[in-house]
Amino acid sequence: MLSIIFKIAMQKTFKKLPEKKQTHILDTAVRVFARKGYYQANVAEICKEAGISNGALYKYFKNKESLFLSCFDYGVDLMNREIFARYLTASGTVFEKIRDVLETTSRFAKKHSDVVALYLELGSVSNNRFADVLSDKVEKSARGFHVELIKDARERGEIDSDIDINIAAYIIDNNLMLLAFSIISDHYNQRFQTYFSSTSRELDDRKKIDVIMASIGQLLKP
Amino acid sequence: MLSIIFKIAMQKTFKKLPEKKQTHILDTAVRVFARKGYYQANVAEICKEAGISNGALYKYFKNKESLFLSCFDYGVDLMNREIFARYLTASGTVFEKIRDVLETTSRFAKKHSDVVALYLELGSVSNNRFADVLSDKVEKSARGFHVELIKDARERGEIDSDIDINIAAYIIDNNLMLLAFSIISDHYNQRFQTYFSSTSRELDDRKKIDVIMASIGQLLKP
Amino acid sequence: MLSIIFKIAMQKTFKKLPEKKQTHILDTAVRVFARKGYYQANVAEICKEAGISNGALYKYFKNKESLFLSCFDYGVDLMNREIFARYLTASGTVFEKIRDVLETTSRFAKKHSDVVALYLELGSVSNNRFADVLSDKVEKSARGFHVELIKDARERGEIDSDIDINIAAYIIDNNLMLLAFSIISDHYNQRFQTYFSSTSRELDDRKKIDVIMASIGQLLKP
Amino acid sequence: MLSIIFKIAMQKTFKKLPEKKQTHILDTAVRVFARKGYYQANVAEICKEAGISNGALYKYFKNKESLFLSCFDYGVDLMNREIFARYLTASGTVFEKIRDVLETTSRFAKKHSDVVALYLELGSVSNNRFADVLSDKVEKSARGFHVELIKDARERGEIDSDIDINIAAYIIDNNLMLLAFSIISDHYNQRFQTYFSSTSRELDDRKKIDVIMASIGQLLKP
DNA sequence: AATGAATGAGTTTTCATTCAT
DNA sequence: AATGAATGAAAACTCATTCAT
Repeated sequence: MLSIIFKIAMQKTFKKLPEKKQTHILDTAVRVFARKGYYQANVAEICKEAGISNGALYKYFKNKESLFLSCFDYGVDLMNREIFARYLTASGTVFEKIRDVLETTSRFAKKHSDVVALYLELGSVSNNRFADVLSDKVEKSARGFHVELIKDARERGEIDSDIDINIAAYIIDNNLMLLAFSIISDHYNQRFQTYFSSTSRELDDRKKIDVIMASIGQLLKP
Repeated sequence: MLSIIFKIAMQKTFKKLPEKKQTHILDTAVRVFARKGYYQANVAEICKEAGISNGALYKYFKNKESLFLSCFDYGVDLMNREIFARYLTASGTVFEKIRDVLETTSRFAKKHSDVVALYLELGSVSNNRFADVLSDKVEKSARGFHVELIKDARERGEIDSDIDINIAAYIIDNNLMLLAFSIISDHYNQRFQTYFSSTSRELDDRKKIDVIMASIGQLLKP
Repeated sequence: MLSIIFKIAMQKTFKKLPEKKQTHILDTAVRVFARKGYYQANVAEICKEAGISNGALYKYFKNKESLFLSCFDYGVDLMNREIFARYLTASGTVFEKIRDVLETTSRFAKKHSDVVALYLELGSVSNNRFADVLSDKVEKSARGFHVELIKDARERGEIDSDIDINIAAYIIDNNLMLLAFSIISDHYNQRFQTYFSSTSRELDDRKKIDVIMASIGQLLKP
Repeated sequence: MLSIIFKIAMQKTFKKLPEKKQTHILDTAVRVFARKGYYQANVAEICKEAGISNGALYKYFKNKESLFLSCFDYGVDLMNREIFARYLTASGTVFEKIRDVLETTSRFAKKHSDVVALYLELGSVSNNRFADVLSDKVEKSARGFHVELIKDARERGEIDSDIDINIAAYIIDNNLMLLAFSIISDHYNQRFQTYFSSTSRELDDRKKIDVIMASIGQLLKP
């Protein structure tokens, strides 16, 4: 189901398109925005790659900003569907579930690096203007999932019963986020390497997850 | 002492300027880059705000990129001087020291929001080209300080002796970074609020630090 | 038919324009390039004189260089059509034919002084970068015509049968070229005057051609 | 002895400099002008290469144009000294003398390619403004030498007595000029190759001279 | 509904020349 | 006399958006 922002940002004409064409256009736009950043992304390039005319795009979206908002919204829906859905299906202890979600995140960040890049882009000060509309939606959704997980685990006695649920949720989310960032951004990857690749060998995603699990374990273990 | 990048990125003519003028130009540039992001920042605007001619800027720096590198480097030096210097002077237990550094970070992020914004900017995918030159420098320096702190605390038995030093250092740095981000970026602030402001009241910096200390305490306590 | 370079240098959008508009734009550009030389010619000025926007020009041609290449190519096609076509239609002895071509060249250089100026421009060392693409095309075409003429004349016994065909062709071309240059370039005109205007009276084109014919006659006569 | 233009174009301050410094500055400027053409040549670059300050140059010469005029004049004096001086010393038949001058020209064009490039530059339409002052001087001087040679040869019966002296002189000069051009300009070299290098092998300077001598022989032989 | 050509303000960078020291 | 920093007007090129067809 499409969210409110999404509905506002795009024009009726867009919603009338065959869903396949809608998805194709959004995928393309997400890709270009991710690769170049909001300001460097070129509307004409998006149109060309999407196989539509410049004029058409401006029938579908009010302007570049609307298109970006729609892309973002589209990406967040995807993230929710692909990552947090694991919380509902994953089985085992809380640690096994977290590892599962981390692995899913890692796969997602590889497959949909563009979506993650968009999310990363949102944090920059020059995009403060977007935060008001977008951040809340993303974070509330994620928080809900984490909190549920922790509560459940605490009831089952898998984790320290003194732990503050919000803190635990926040820490898990931080790790999820920084893992995803480290997969798509050279800077966040470098940062990871600086702390953990003692030799010159590159830390692969598996190792990153091990490190994260160790730190979460340290935190939550009873 | 100015770092290597700094020396390379700026021209001799710049280094010959009175230090006050140098600082003024860099401050201005940092501010504009922070406000607009690298690509959106306008060289002419920087010149105007700094009170120098366009031509002059290009005598001081090879091009926009060099100016940016210099700004970044300038900012990192400032951060190191103002934040990490606290590690050397702060006294008390490891927890008191960390709180001190967090408070310093908070003050720094308010006073030099532009510098932090620049650092945040560095993480975005569209700035991957800068990561190679810049990330290493920043992170290695920070890591050094954290590691020293942890080692010292472990020797004194203030923290769990089983703890992995790198993990501890990484977690402290994450918290420092996200605290600073939450002060300058609407998105990262929102994210903090989502997790911790149960009511509609805004979480102030003091509360943010309390939360962070709680999570670090949980992690390190013996 | 448009030549290869021409096709490469201009964009599809240009070729779709009404032929009249194409010609108008190229004529204008040729004129400005001729007047100012490649580097001194101003893209904005060309646009203004041609009555199109700056943006439009960059839709038609990749950049200034492409525009120049197209202009050059356009000029060469014109030269071939207007000058060398005479070889095919002109009748009489070889000398009559050559005089005819010289006269045509003279008229062409007056009417299309810009095209000749472009050709002259090509020789300068600062335009060496263009020589590789352009020179071959122009010269091969001209040489073909000259050689055909000489061969034909030799068969008919109009000229010395010992004469080297390439030398004869080269000399004819030199004279054609220097005649054209002398019409558009103050320097090459002055040069002509220095050698032939005994009095202070200016040598007119007719006299220049007489002089050239005398020297060619001396060379080819059996 | 310095010519009139030279004296006008340069300031008194320049003439007071040690001759070695004067020569050094002019050599440098000639080199840069030759490499880049008048408009692309960069005054600051000339100063840097010459080891003088920007300010100094503007004490020595009124402006860029004055500097160029002085360079040109300096170059022509060099050409006269090095090339036409051979007419006075060379011995043998007229053909031997001409070959000697061609060889000298070839060597000169290699050693002082910059001077020749300047001369070539003078012909372009965009430099018409210079022709008035400069062309006359160069051509008159050269013509004098050629005419003397022909007259002498005619008296000795080495060449056809019917030949027009001016035509002969002009043709010799054309060949000299085009040989020099073909050595420094890709376009004029290509032109030579088109006519004479039947195979893909490049025509070397020796061969070029042979070709020229053949054509001159054809023309002058009794 | 869809197209895609056209716009023109805005961007980075260069450079001849001046002038305070 | 000499320096070299400073100027600021160009210049090439880009791009979000519009609009006639």
